[in-house]
Amino acid sequence: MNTVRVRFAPSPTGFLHLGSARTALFNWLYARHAGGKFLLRIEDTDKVRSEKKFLDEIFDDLQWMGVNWDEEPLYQSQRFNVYREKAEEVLAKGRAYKEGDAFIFKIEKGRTIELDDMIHGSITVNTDEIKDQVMIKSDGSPTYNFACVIDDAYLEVTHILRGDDHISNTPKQILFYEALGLTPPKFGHMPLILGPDGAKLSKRHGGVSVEEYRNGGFLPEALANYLILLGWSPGDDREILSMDEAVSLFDISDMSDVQAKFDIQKLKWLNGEYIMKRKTEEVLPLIKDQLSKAGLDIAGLTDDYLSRLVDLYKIRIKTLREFVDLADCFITDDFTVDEDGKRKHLGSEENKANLKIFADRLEELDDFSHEKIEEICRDLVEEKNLKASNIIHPTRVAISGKTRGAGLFEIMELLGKEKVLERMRGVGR
RNA sequence: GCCCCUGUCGUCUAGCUUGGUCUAGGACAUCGCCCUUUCAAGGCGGCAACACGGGUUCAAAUCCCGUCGGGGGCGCCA
Repeated sequence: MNTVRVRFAPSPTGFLHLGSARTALFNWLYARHAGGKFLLRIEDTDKVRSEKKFLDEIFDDLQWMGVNWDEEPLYQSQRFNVYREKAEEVLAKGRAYKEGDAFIFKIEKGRTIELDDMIHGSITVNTDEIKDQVMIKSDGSPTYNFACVIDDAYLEVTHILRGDDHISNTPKQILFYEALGLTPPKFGHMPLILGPDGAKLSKRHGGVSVEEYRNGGFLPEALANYLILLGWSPGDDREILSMDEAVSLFDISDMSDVQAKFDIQKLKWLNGEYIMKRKTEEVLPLIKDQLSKAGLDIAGLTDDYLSRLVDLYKIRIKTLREFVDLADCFITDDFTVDEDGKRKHLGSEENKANLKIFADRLEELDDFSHEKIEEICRDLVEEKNLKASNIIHPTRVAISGKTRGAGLFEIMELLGKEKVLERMRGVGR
C-alpha cells in the first residue's frame, strides 16, 4: 500500500556533481531500505543548456556507483503541455494571472507555512517573504518549482530528499500543491557539502564531478562510502560500509543537519582500504586502464606479469593512478627518477662500487628468485662488512628510480635478471 | 539588507530526544615509538573539541535566551 517512492532529478546541463551524487545516494538508500522505488526524472526544461552527453554521463556515473533506478526516467521536456494545462487550471481557479504569455501564481500574504522536515524538524516561513511565482515563462517553458510539483505528484513521490538549498523553494511548492488540490509529500533537506575552506564545493577545490574521481583512480565503493559518511553515520564507530550494509542500517533520523566539509584525505584513505581489499584480478583491468591513460604501452606484457605487479603494489597505493607513478619502471625504461634520492644513494663512489660488485655477483646467478638474490646480498654485506642499506638503497634507485615501493628483492625478481643488470650497470655511465 | 538552516578535536563524527554513566568516544590527518631494505600495511602511544555570554537546575555538551561565526535563499536558473 503506502510504498515509498523517491526520486533523483538531475538537470543534464553539466557533469554529475559530487553533491548531486550524494543526494542520489541518500535517496537510493532511503528507497532501498524501505523496500520502495527509486525514480529518475530528467529536468531538461532548459533546452539550450541541456546536452545528451551530460545525460549519458549522469546515467553512467550513477550506475558506476551502484545506484540503480526502477522505472523509465521521466523527461520534463516532453511534458510541456501538461504543465500548461495545469497552469490554465490554476488560472481558472483565480489563483493566478497572466502577464504577457507568462502565467503568474498569486501568493496569499500573511500566512505561515509550516513544514515538518525529516532532517531539520519544524521549519516555518511567512508568505510575506515570498513573491508571486512564475509558473509558465513567456517562452512557454515551466519554471522549476512548478514543473517539480506537478511531476512529483504525477510520479506519486512520497518523500523528497534534496539539498538544503531547496528549503526556500519548499514553501512555494507547498502552495502549488495546495492550489492544485494535491497533498504534498514529506520533505527532508540535507545540508550541503562544502569545500575544505568552508565555501561551496567548486572547481577550485579540485574535482567536483564524479567523473574526475573515476578517472583519478577512485573505486566506486570508496567514493560512495565516503559520500554516505558525509552527513550520516550508523551510530556506532563503523566507517567502512558496503552499500548493502548501508542500505540495511540507513535511517534518515541519523542524518546530520549540519553542513560538512569535503576531505580528500579521508576519501583517499577509504579508497586505499578498498583497493587493498579488492582481488588482484579485479584490480588488474583498472590498472591497465590507468596505464594506457598515462600513455604507457603494455601490449608486450603478459597478464601474469601485470598481476604480480598489482600484487606488489595494490597494498601501498591510495588511488589507482598512484600505481603509475610508483610502478612505471616495470613498464618502460623511460621511468621517472627521484633525483634527490639518486643523489643521496648513488652520489658516492663507494656506493657505486658496491653496486658494481653486487651486479657482478648477480651475473653468476641462474635462479633469479628473490630468495637467492637476497642471499647474495646478505653474503656480500657480511663479507665486506657493510650495512644492508648500503647495497639496498642504491640498487633500488638504480633499477626503479624510486626511493620507495615494494620490497627490493621482489622488485628485482619480477623485473628479471637482464633488466636489473642493465640498469645497475647503466648507473656509472 | 531581508528570510531560512546551522555551530563537539584541523576534518568527518558519537553523545544531545529521555540533563548526572563525558576528567567528551571513534575515524582521517598529524607527531612519536615498534616492526623493517624503503614506502605502505600492521601494532602501540601523544597532540587536539563541547563558539562565546547569560539563564534554568543540586547538576548542562545535553534545556531556554542572546551574541558572534558559517552556509543557503531572495531569477521568466535548476
